[in-house]
Amino acid sequence: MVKKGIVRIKDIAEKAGVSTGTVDRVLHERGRVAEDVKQKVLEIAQELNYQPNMLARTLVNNRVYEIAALIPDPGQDIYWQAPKTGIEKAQTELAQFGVRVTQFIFDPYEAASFREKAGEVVAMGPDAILVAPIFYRESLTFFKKWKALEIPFALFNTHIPDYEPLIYIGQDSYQSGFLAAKLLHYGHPQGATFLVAHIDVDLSNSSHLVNKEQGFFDYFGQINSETPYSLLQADLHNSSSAAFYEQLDVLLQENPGVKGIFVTNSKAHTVAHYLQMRGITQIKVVGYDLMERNLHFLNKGLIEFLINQNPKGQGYWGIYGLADQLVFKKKVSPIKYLPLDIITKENLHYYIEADL
Amino acid sequence: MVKKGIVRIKDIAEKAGVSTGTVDRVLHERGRVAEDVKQKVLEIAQELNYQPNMLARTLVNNRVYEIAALIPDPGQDIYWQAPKTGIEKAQTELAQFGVRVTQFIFDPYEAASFREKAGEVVAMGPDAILVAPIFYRESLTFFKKWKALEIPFALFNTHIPDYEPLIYIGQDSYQSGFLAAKLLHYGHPQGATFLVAHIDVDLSNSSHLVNKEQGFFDYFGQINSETPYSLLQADLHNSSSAAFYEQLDVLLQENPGVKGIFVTNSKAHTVAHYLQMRGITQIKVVGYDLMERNLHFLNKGLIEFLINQNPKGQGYWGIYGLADQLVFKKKVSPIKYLPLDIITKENLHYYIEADL
DNA sequence: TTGTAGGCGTTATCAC
DNA sequence: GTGATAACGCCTACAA
Repeated sequence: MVKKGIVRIKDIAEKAGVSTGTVDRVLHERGRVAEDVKQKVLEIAQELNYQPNMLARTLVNNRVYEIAALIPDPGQDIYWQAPKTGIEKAQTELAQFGVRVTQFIFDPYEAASFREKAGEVVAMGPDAILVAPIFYRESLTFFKKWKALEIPFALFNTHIPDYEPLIYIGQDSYQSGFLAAKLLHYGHPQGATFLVAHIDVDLSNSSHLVNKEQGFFDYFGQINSETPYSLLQADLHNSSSAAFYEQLDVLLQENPGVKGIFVTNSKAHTVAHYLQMRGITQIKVVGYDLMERNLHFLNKGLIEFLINQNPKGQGYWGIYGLADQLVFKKKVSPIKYLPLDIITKENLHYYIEADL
Repeated sequence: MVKKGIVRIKDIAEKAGVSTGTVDRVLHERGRVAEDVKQKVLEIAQELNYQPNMLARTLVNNRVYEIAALIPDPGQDIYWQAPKTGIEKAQTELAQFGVRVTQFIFDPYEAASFREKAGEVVAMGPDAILVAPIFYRESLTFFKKWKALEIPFALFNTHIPDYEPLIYIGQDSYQSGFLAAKLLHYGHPQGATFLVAHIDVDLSNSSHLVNKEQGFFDYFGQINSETPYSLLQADLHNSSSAAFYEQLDVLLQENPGVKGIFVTNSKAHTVAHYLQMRGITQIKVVGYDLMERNLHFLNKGLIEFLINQNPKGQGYWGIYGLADQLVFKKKVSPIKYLPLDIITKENLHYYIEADL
């Protein structure tokens, strides 16, 4: 009550004529308190507007919380470096609160690898799990297990609402496709042909890419335009440059009206590279993610816009959300949609500098 | 060294064969320590990678820090509600760390009001000051005073580098104008006339608006386009709708090629309203800030893009930056440029939902 | 059912 | 110069 005007447990205790231990038991509902005392304490706490001091609470609680991070190997696909960095940033900040993060790295191109590492996670028995569930079918199996074991888990990058994850951190895929469509449309108000390109993916096991495509198509379904827009879809593979070029050559030859390409993952740079090689300048590219190779072509003007998924932030907030739950006992909202940041050459700088 | 693997002062003390008091004196450079002991302690701290526990530090230090927030009245211009909200959010979060924020609200249209409130701030003698220095000349006077009194101050919204503020939080005005130009250019690759509109401002005392205009002009200076772009500038006043409409009528009549309007502050809605009344649809509007009236026209398609200045975040980070300095003794970087968020109807949702 | 003592990591104050 | 010790607010034992 005195300095700072902060109400402490001790203040409540004094006013109620009991000890701090009793107040603590009431506040934490640990039982073993006479009913009338309990009511009195609660009343006074209310009246004094008691707010627990999180600093003191965290300081005294020296439990160690083990969090398992089940994430794809950045060595296989550099995109995954960013979430990994975000996870490690959160890890550093939270170390003094007793949060320990163990990484389990799987091959993003091998479902078997995912199964194996997810098995290791179960064997370890962590207090919570953060996972990028990029394999839909395989993920479901493990979600079921974790649910049975009552291990809370958070998802990032890909949302799979089955089995109710504690948190999802990432973007609304559908809406991001919708946005990409708007950006291409705005640059070509007079009608055009646009291509949706999936590159190096198993579409049947990647629901979020399908959602992006759906959003893209739906955008053009809902505009009322005098002029016509036609839309194409293609599933491309970049294993060899030559074959990749040929696929695009054929596509563009058969559809000379293509004015824009929407790449549904972080591989926009492959298309940009193709356009550069072929000397094509009138096709606008919209893609995802601020990776080195994409930025190169963004700055050269061969990619027009990138939608930032804030992958570093996804990892960071994923760990942080779990810690909020475990350590700080905060209630966390089950979905944290990160903004669909529109990045172009002129505002890029502030996003790569950003802390998260 | 034991549990949690966290290094404490006590661990350093044991390893160095001294007491915690001595280690503390070394770490805080309070002197009264033998040179050889000092070196040894520093060495060990380095080796063990000692990180002070901010919780314990803050807990023990129960000082109250008074921060004065000198901000414009949201009642006069609703734009200022957002920073105010951000300030209050930071205030709530930081209350338990002994941070107290007192607001001093001035009339954004009356320099005299600013002087008066700034005087009250000085009289109060706070530990730090957060200010939106929208009046250039008047601000300088007070910066000088605060500097003499050694009161650290942070700026937001408008950057005035004279007298070295501790922090500036806000955007790069020049670059935001540059970005606005890009957005209009992208929508009209075939050449057009664009108008830069300043609405209801005293341009001579608002350097950041001049910077925006400069960025806009410079963008078109650096593109190499076959087709010509012509640029206009206008200083408009919205005190009466009729007069405002007439100014625009004349402008657009004299310049029938106008295809886009860049409004340099949060008043884009006034232009959108005009366009709606006149039934003009082929002019694209780019403006600033996610205010209710702007959002209305963004959703109707009468404003194409808004650049978000994240005003809530400016207030929030402003207070937080000062607290980092005062309470947590962190070193803070003198400039925190917030990203130039590009907002359009399709990604708006995630920005208004955002926490800050 | 209740009260008390000790400790979390850091800092400030004393006595030596 | 140095080391012990008492706080800060909370929680967990254990004692009563």
